[in-house]
Amino acid sequence: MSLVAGDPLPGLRRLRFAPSPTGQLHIGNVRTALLSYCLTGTEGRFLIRIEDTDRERYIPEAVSGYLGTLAWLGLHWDEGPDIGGPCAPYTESERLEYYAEVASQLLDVGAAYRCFCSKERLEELRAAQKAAGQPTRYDRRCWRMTASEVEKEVDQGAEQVIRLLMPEGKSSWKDLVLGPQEFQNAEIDDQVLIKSDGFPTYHLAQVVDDHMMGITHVIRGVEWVPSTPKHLAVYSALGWAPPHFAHVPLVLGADHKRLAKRHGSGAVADYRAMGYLPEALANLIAFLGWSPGTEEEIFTLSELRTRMSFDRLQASPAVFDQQRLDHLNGVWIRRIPAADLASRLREFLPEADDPQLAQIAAMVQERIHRLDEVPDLVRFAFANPHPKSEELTGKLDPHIAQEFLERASALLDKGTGYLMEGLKSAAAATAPEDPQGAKRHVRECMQVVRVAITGQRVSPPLPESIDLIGIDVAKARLAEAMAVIAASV
RNA sequence: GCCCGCAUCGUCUAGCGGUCAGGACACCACCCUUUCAAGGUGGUAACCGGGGUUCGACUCCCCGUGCGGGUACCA
Repeated sequence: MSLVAGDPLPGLRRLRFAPSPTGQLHIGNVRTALLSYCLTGTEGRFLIRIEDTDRERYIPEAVSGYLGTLAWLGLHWDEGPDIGGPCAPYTESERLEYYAEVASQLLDVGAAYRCFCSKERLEELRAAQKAAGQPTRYDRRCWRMTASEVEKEVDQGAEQVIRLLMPEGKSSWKDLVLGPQEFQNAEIDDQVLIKSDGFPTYHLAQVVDDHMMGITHVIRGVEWVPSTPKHLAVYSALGWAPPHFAHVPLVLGADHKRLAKRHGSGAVADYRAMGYLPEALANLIAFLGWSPGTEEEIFTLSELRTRMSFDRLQASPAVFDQQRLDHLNGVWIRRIPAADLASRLREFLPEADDPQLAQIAAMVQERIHRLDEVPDLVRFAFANPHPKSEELTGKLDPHIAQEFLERASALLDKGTGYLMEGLKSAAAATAPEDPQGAKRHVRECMQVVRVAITGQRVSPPLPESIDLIGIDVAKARLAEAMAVIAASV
């Protein structure tokens, strides 16, 4: 086995997204993934790695869900657990031997030590330190054990972990987002690298894998800033060159708290179900902490990939605004071809056939913000609405409504082409003198027909709606409406 | 408690010593209009506070405040 850095394409950027399969991909995760994907650029390689080293929180089904979400967003990867690649395997639980090997190297050079302390002792230690107002850190008791004492413990099969011996001095790096960072190593705990179950912690696995996979830039959330010195210590002890680090700020909810489940649906899969387009979501997420520096605001993923750069990444946290997402989604719905919209509508309208989908797409494209608005908007096409008399007439005199419906039915004999003009002049003929009243009267008349046809006061335009259900059905609905009104007079 | 970071309209942001502090979402008004949208025009709305540095600070420095992150055999 070799621990040489995998760098199959020297000089090119290699970025990774390395989620932990513990649930569902949330906006925050996906933001990191999107930034990594975009900052990989068109020349580099983007890879996915599964960090499944926490066996207690591990959810096996999560992996395929993650990959599905990433693919839906269009974040295509060049190497990953499903497609393999030169640095396979891309799942950490399958790379245990590497971590064990590195851990023993660290032990050999004295950069790490075995620790046999029980969890109870560690808890007591922490509690005491906290009570004394001290930072909570491991007291290195096991580090002071002699070789023979350690040997004895090992021989007895005592439960052990391997801890990093945090070196003296300072750790510093030039963060691509936050700028120069410096920490006093004395303030940093001796991190556990190998847990008692033999699995590595993130801190070891991540360093080993990023090195072996030739990762050039690590993009992660700011919650990792305080542990970066630990990672730097491991790189240094092994004589490995660390990658560039870019710590991006958290995504916040409307209450300015870290975006989480309590904000409703933070899971990306839920946004898909609500009828948001991946284009819109990616567009919005990209602007959380980044902007092109111009007044452009609509970008495709591939445009983002060519335009995005580290130096325009912002260090301040951003609030995820669903109203803005609604707007952007409307923009994107209007931007894609109607045929494309039709096929995306399919999962929201399983009862519609392809020709219907095409008609529906054309008539809703300009008026929706989310795909899930469509079923309500076109419900009339799949079920007879049977509106009640008062819903039909509204504020209109029933006799006038009646007459108007009759007129509409007659006009339909000639198709829907001249329907609106005919209706308008018919309505105008019975309108009162004053201009305001006339306007209202015409509107009310039109509404009678709309309700008769669709059962709704808000619907897509009438001619298209009628074309969707067919003239015969429309005429039947008009006849029914007239009968309903007649019965109630 | 200790360590670290952040701070421009309600929100996303532009700004990188001299601007009427720009754009977008949302909101309001008007126009267009068969409803709802879309579109058009206009409007309300911001540099957290205090000290410096400077001829001049939203921009640079310090302090305060607020918000956030970390402080695990979780990532």
